[in-house]
Amino acid sequence: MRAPPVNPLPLNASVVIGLSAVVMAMRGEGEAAVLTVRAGPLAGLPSGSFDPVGHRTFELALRAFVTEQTGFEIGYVEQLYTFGDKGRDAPLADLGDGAGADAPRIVSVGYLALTPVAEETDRLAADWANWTRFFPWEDWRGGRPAVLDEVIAPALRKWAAQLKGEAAVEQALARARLLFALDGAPWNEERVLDRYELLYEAGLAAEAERDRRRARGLEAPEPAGFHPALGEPMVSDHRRILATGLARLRGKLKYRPVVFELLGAAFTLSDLQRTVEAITGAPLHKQNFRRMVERTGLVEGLGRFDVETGGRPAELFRFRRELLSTAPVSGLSLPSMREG
Amino acid sequence: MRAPPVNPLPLNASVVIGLSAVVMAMRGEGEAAVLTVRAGPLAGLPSGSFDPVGHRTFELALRAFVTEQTGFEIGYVEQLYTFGDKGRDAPLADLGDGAGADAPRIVSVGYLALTPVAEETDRLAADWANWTRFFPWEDWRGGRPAVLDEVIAPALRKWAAQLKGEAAVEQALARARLLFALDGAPWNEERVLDRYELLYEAGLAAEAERDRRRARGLEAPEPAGFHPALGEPMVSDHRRILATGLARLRGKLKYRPVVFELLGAAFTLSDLQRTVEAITGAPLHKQNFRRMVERTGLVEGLGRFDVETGGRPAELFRFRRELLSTAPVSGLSLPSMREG
DNA sequence: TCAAAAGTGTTATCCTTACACCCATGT
DNA sequence: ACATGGGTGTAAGGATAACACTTTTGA
Repeated sequence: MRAPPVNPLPLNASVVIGLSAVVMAMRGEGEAAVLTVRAGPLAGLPSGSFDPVGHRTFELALRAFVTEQTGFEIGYVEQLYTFGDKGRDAPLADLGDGAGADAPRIVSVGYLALTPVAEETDRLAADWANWTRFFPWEDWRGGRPAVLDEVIAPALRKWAAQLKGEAAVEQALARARLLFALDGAPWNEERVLDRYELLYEAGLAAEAERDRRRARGLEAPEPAGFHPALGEPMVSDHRRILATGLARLRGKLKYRPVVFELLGAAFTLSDLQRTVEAITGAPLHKQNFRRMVERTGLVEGLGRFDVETGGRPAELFRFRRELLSTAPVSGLSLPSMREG
Repeated sequence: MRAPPVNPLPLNASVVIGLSAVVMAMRGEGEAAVLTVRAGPLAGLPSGSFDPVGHRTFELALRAFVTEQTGFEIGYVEQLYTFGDKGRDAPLADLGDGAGADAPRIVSVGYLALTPVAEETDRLAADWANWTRFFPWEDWRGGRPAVLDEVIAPALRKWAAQLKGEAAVEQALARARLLFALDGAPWNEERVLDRYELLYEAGLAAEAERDRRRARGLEAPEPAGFHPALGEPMVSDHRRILATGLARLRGKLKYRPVVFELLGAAFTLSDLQRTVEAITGAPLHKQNFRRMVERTGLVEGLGRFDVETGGRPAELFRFRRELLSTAPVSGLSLPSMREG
């Protein structure tokens, strides 16, 4: 009795593991930027393929890729998700075209990395890009984005209407309402991936058309033009990985003290608040935010002050990193706001 | 300018993707069981290797493996984590020995599946096993488990003491205290994986010795004997995947209504509470639990009663599944308890 | 009648949200 | 003086955790 009876090994078919990193950092006042590498007309994430002989772990391989391609050393890293579905694995140019029958199957493992402050890089092909370029509808800091009602809602309704079957239409509309906060539904900032996937399914993400053509074996260059309200497309499935990273980060903020990985050794409470706002895309209530930070006990005043603020000098704080190995720590519960 | 400059494809080396499922269901009164397949002396999870040509998605492949090996159709499924580190990928017997230089590199993708009620199966090799067999220290329903202080704490302290370097010793002790709630530290039920990994690192998980021997190219049968306080070992890295699944489920309970995937169409509030307790391994305060469930509005009384309770008949409830597509829903915040 | 399990009422305490207000700096 | 951003006080409302208590069944 020798189970499990694993099915025969597919020795002739090959699998390639693609590793990609969403590297986040703050740039300037309240801008969260992601590290990108230029690939032809589009941006992509730092990435590479795992070498089953040379690489000991995924994480070590990934760190090497990021440093090679961008010149940065990353600190905090966590795995996001492994995508294995056919048709979305649009391979990079170097790997040959996906249409061929003996082309390797590409499995894509995404990672999230956080580093304090986005320094400029000397690599010509590497650059920091505000994530709002890729997901304009995710930024509610200036109130509900107009693109939601002006572009996305009508386009989704049109797509839903042409589906076959009453039930399918209703289900699609319900999904759109829930995810994109239409008809008074509340916004859930964590569902970044679900929103992007709905747009992809509806053919509103520029990558969808490219993948459809490639699946049919047609010539399909990376999309060049795109509707700005629907965000800038990325190489391969990198925008999906970026969406996964942003979603994870937005969720994790609330139960683990990860924001501090994006801040330097000393920061003001406003810096902290701007960072959280840049990630969640939502404005926070200043006074209550400060009280909440105080209650957590995660930060400690340094008695030094930042005079560059334009108003009253702000006290500088530091993250009490020693708590991580001493006590169980949760993140920042976010005081919401009805009015600006 | 054609970046990213992905490093050369390792065409001669091969990668095999192993898919494994942690299938959870309730059995009897307050017992959460995981679906296992017997593999020699040890239990393993239903699993198989992904066929890059034949399988369209990971999830479809996984569902097929579970049905083939156990006869069950699973419903709710979510991906857990992808493990790629060398040395932990102890291959199954069928796949040849891992010591050979040209053996395929095994990457392990874990999944979590939930089904209502664990029916018996007719497959000889498939069986339901209470998860407490594998992680006895995770069950606090009867109070703090004695094994923690009697076996685990001394063993971890002994291991820590022989590490080289004052700092390493202190760090190991701090980790042990935090994870296993020693010296008055609070218990965090979600850190199932971290606890198992610490035990593995300290050589206290039976799988550790097996993997060390295999890494040295030695003969290493699956462990047969083991210390009951340290849990029953599993085939390959399956206990690590099970730990990941339990951790994910314990966390997810609190922010998504997933418990109901483990319950039938009609259940009493006590059934619901026993299910949550069986997963989290912690006793809950009855009255406050009921109030909390009521507040969420996730369930609806059916006006029917269960007379089999042994006391006053309990009202039957159903999960208002329709909420999932109508409104944003969160899970059950768990009212803790100091005293039994 | 009693044990067992279901289910209700009440209260102190803490957290959340919101409001109004004062403080220290540069121009 | 006043604009700008930093920082405090206070109070209503809701959630949490704990207490004691009543109700309905089977043995």
